[in-house]
Amino acid sequence: MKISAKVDYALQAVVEIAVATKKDSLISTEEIASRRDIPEKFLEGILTLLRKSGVINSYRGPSGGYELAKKPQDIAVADIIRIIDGPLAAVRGFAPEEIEYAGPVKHVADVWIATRASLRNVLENISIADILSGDFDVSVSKLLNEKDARKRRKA
Amino acid sequence: MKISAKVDYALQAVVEIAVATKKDSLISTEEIASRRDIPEKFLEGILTLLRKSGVINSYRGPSGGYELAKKPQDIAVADIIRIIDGPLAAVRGFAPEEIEYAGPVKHVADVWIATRASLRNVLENISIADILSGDFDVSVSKLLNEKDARKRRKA
DNA sequence: CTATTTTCCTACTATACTACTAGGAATTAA
DNA sequence: TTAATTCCTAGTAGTATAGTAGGAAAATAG
Repeated sequence: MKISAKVDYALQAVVEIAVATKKDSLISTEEIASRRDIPEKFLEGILTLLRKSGVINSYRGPSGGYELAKKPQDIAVADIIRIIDGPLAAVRGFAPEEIEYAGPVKHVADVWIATRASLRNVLENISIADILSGDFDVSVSKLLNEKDARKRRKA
Repeated sequence: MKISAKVDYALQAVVEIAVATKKDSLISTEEIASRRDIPEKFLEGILTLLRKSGVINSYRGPSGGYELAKKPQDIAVADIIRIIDGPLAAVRGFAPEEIEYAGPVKHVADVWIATRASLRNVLENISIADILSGDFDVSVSKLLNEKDARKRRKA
């Protein structure tokens, strides 16, 4: 269950682009890369994916750069993850319901279904606007306020 | 956010072992492998990890095999994932709170914290006993009964 | 005591993925 | 025309995933 560097970078990049767009300006790859300490050429590839999926628009030439193609409240974290990394939760590369669990292990399917549902509830419910404001949906705030939410679990 | 073959196999194996233990008998690697269609030698490595972590006991020789070392209700899915794959949610290999998100991206940290909290809520709350009975905690049942929980999301 | 069945242990392999890097072509603005 | 930008193709090193192979150690049944 790892969150890749690519997804983390993508999310940070989209937030930086959102900030620029709010000021009616464009932001370049180099600017994002240096602000967020992301390898520039690596970031380039990420921005290409976001553009091809219609999350951002791009303009070339001097004073070119990127802007958001949608309203910040209409871009969910889940969207970005799916664009960059594919499905939110895949078991051995398959969707949970595609695997056959026969006999006593039948309900193992439910474990992965519930896992996916839970990820959806969080990630579909956080938008770029929420990240900008820090003002999250109640369901998300509840998670953040849980005891030890910000602590690593003992092995 | 992929669930590895290893974790999926491990969970299935533990369930099969739980079934055997309930009948006061041992089950061999070969038996599990053939029942659940898991490569035998690959499964061997998985069972070694589970044994070293104290989830199962092993006995050698003819009529040897594995049994659960704990009660099924005391083994959570989260435990198995941590044994096999490491932390439930790691961002670029780090725990969410270890990464510095400065300036406007500050709240990106909260996204990953909430993601981890949400995974914990599901995976700490499903035990092997629950998988055997199919009778899950209310919080988990709620997730399973959500609309489209068993359907893939459109890209 | 021997044959057999099992776990246990070390090592190896092929493939894919992750996280990058390099070089230059196309576009646009000053 | 120059410089700044995105766009496009093609790499590469390292790590992780999903296995395989071969045999040693232990236990049981005969």
